[in-house]
Amino acid sequence: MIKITFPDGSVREYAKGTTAFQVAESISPRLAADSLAAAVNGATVDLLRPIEEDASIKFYKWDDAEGKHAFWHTSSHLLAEALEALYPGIKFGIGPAIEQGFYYDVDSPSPILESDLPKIEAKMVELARNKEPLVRTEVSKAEALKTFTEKGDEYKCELIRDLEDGTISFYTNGTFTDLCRGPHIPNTGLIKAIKLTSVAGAYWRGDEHNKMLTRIYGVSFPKKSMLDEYLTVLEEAKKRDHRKLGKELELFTFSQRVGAGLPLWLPKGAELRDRLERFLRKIQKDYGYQQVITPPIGNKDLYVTSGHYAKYGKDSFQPIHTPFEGEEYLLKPMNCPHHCEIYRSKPHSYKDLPVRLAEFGTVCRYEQSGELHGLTRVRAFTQDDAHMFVRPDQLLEEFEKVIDIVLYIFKTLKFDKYTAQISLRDKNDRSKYIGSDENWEKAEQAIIKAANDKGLNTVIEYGEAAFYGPKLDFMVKDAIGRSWQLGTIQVDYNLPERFDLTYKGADDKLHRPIMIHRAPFGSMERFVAVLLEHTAGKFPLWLSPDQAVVLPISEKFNDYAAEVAAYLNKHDVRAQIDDRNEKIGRKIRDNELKRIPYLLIVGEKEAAEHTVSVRAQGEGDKGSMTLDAYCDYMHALVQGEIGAEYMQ
RNA sequence: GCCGAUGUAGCUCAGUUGGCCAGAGCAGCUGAUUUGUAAUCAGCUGGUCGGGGGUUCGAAUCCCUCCAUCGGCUCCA
Repeated sequence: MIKITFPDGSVREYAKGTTAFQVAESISPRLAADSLAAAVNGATVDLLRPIEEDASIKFYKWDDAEGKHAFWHTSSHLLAEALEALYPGIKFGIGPAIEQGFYYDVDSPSPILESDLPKIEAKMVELARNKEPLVRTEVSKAEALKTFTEKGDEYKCELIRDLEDGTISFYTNGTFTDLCRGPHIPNTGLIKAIKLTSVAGAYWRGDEHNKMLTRIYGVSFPKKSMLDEYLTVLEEAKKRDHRKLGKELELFTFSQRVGAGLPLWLPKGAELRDRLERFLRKIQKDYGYQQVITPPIGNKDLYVTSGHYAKYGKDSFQPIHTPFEGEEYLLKPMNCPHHCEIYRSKPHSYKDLPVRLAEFGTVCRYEQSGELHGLTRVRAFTQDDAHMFVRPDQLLEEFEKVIDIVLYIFKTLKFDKYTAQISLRDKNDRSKYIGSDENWEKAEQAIIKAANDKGLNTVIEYGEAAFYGPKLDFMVKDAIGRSWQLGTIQVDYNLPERFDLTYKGADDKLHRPIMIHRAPFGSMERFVAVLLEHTAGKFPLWLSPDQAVVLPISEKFNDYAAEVAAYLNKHDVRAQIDDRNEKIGRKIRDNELKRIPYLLIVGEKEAAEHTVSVRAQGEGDKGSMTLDAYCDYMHALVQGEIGAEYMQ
């Protein structure tokens, strides 16, 4: 007999070799039905794995990440089984569970198109009905290789060669056997709803020099209603797509003639962006930043000096040659080298530091054509950039001040859920990085301490640092739960060295400042995109390009409407008039769809009483107000949203 | 850049296997209507069917090529 300990501390005895599933059944049929995998002594295993000795046990259900993972992983085996049945001779790469579903990479003798997905889905459903168990067999490396060599599956053979003998297992569902370490759900019958979402190319092992395989993505659920819910969320995400909203709200556009990835900001978009810039500029002024302006191009030597050319030269727009002087210029791919030269333009004393140089600097990077995406990935964009030149003893404090700015911005724009990622060096490969070990160590410790001091919820990623220094990136969750990377703060020991930046210390000797790069928004383009998707186009009042539209009931009241609009604009409420010859219902509908925060309806009554009838976006009629009362109301709202200190 | 898909009016989309002058709704313009909280009615304008080349008596439709967009991969200073 063996003793099994449950999460509540209770202990029961079972025969040796009892499976986790049988243990669950002994507790309740319900538990057995809901469980997808189990943790035995902390290791996630199949429910069908026999337990051979005393152990603690915990059951994973759908709501546990481990449960979902086993479910989707099993779904990818089901997908593979269906594919093998439909496409004889197909070869398999890998088929893991991912954050939202699963995929399988395959090398198919005949192409698999998006239009084939329903057929594959139907086959999966058919196979799932057989309730095939996932049967585990442990095999030797030689056996494993033999099996897949006979099958002609070179990708699996390659994977097996990298595995250690004695750790290899197969899983079989129906006619399909896969190299797999598990864990899986007990049988495919638990998979009740399947949706194959897309087919795409993917390099074998993620290396662009390898063959490109076909990747089939899907999601699956234990209940049909969950799939419906998932599809509803997808619909919602589609509605919020910043590319669609940007077009509908006339914020920005692209032109094939101007070029791919080169956004054109329309008047309303420019207004919005300008407001964001003014907001940040004001905060930065409070924190002692100085605005600078640098040109859109720079001599290639500048970037050779900075080291960027060696590393990113081929990802820049290629050098512009001047035929007479024989010089080469680059479209500015980053602002830092320019700011270094500004720092160098005069000698500095330790008393001057920190020097904080800020610029909304437009940079150009030649992103691969396939990478371009709306406003989130473009070839010309404006960084809300700043560089701080600090003494070593100021590094920590300065870093923490930047975190304060970022958090203030998140709070103001209602990004309530965020985490921070600390990116450090790859411990095993230090050749990728510039700078001394000692300096890196100091910078990494400073970032970790600053993040802790500010109580950030952080994860540490090794190998994700920039080549010149470690960094702290902020990830926010938007209103429908998707994660976006926004602000970034980076320590740099490299550029001060390369540009030979110095300051005179109290000891009358020259010292090297440390540089901090930071961009709380990341870039204006990306930030506006994220803000659009976060708010679904319903911007906070202070950012909204139009805060109110005056709607006359009929043309008779156009004059009064114009008077109202003029009054509001004079009192800092941004108002337009909709004096089209349309019925009031029509005007309301059109302006609601444009996400105008307030609609002010004026007719005979309002003109006589000198009032407006206020209708709030998405809320409906709020009754009538005098013009002064409405202005006061708007000012109070706006002040509450951004804090009175940052009102213009 | 790579794999796959797509590109028809300002926008959203129809246009069977190649065959009269390429269609609709919305937007725009003109007129009627003078409107009270999410679409008033009528008429009109608007397209080198992404660009270029080819096949054909004939191409939005078939082929080649370039461009752009979409879903991924790789990349992201």
